[in-house]
Amino acid sequence: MARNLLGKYLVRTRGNVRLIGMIVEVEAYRGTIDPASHAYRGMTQRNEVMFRVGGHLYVYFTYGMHFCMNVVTGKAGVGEAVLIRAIEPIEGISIMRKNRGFGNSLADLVSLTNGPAKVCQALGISRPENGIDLVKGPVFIARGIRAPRPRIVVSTRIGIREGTDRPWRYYIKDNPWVSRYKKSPHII
DNA sequence: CGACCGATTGACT
DNA sequence: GTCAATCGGTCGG
Repeated sequence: MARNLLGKYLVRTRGNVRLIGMIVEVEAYRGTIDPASHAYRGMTQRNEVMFRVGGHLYVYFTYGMHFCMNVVTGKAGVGEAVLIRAIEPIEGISIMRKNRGFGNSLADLVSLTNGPAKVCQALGISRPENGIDLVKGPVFIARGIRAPRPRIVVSTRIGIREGTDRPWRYYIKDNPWVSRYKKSPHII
């Protein structure tokens, strides 16, 4: 599911505004079998959305100041989700820039959305969006048209202490918005 | 309760 | 490369 989300459009609507980014980097988090997952120790008030049936949006608050968003992918009660780590801006770039507190310089286009908390800030996603139904909106996934068969790179995940051996990070090769590169990726 | 710390970022050496 | 910011979730006593 993580791999399949690469190249898809992440769409966020708010009133008449539509913001779109192509998903270029993701990580899979696999419930109670994955020590790096918020769901590892079972359901709590915080991670409850992760345990819902696939198709919901799990948004969490971290480091006292950031939000990150996940697409819930498992059956009800399982606790699996895919973290959206980076998107390539497609539509609504000036609004994303404003949401990120940027000026109008084009130089910052990459840093607009090359990280999971940056994606949430650019798309205006925080607490109220936790638990959103991705079929109903106002956040949803659409088929991309920009990268028909993106070359996918696999690596280990970023910013975690446990589960670092598991190759569950996926990104589109050479895409400028990928958040960061690691030593031994594997191309599939 | 109190202590610890994080699926990060931005500023700085 | 290092490190502080900042605060809610989680866990031990």
